[in-house]
Amino acid sequence: MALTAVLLAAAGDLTRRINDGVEARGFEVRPAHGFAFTRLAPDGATVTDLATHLGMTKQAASQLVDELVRKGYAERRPYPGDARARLVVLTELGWACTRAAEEAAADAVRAWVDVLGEGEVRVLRDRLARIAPYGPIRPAW
Amino acid sequence: MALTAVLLAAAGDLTRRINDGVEARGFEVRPAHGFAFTRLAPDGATVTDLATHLGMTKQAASQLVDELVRKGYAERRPYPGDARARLVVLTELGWACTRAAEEAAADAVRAWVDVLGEGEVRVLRDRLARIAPYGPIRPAW
DNA sequence: GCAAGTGGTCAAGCAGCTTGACTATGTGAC
DNA sequence: GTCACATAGTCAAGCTGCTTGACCACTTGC
Repeated sequence: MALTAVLLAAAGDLTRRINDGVEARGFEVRPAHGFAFTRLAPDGATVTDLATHLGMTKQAASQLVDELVRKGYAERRPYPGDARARLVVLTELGWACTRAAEEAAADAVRAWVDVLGEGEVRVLRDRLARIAPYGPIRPAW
Repeated sequence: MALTAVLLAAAGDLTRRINDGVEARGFEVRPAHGFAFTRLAPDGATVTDLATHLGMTKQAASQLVDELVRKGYAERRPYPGDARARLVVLTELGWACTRAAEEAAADAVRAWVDVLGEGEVRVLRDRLARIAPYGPIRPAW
């Protein structure tokens, strides 16, 4: 199996595992939401920030925020110092979902550690970090 | 940056590079088509095979085949021994597109070799192969 | 203080997928 | 044989998540 094939297979499997794990913990989200959460998590973000991060139009990002708000994961707040903008921040439920995603991701990594051992996994992480782009993480196909 | 994040970033980047490379060589395809091509490449496949491989309904797979046929990448042939089924095979243009994708993938791997060195890349491939699932490669989010 | 730029939303359209219904062909029990 | 059932594929309608285009509110720079 070629390098590119195993990389895509591993990434696809990881995405599925995380998504399944989050759903199993009782949250209704799509994988694309996960990428949004990683941007919202620290201190919130504007819709335009989110759109750039996800590589989509700001209209699409706005719709995605609508959905997150409707499901109770995020809320819109006024942006201090700019009355045009709004700061989208995670709610407590949103944070809970983020933690669930981190747990699911940790489960997946644990499965790899069982196969490769901790040292190998650390080496894997290091190698991947050196070939991965610096930019935003976004859905790619 | 976490292991999961760099893996997803690397996979996303790879997908984009391959797709860009294929388009730069004059083919009009979407990443999802690439996964179809990998299934059609050896000896062709039925629509149902393709649907299973891509993790979608056979109706969707049939529509995808329609598009590939319309663009000249594939064609439907009778399936020997079963008049219900049809064998979808790549045309010469489809094979050319497959070769273009392989070239683009090779370019991406070459970039990694420049950073990590050939030995490290081989090790990376080996580690990933041990954690990647055996099943079909398919779009995952 | 006005023109241009930016943040955000509304509206309409489209692409790619879904579910449901259907035809044609193959399979197996009797 | 034949008749019920399973399977390959398509047609049709609908939904979802994205797009483009238009617009308003606010900010910025001259």
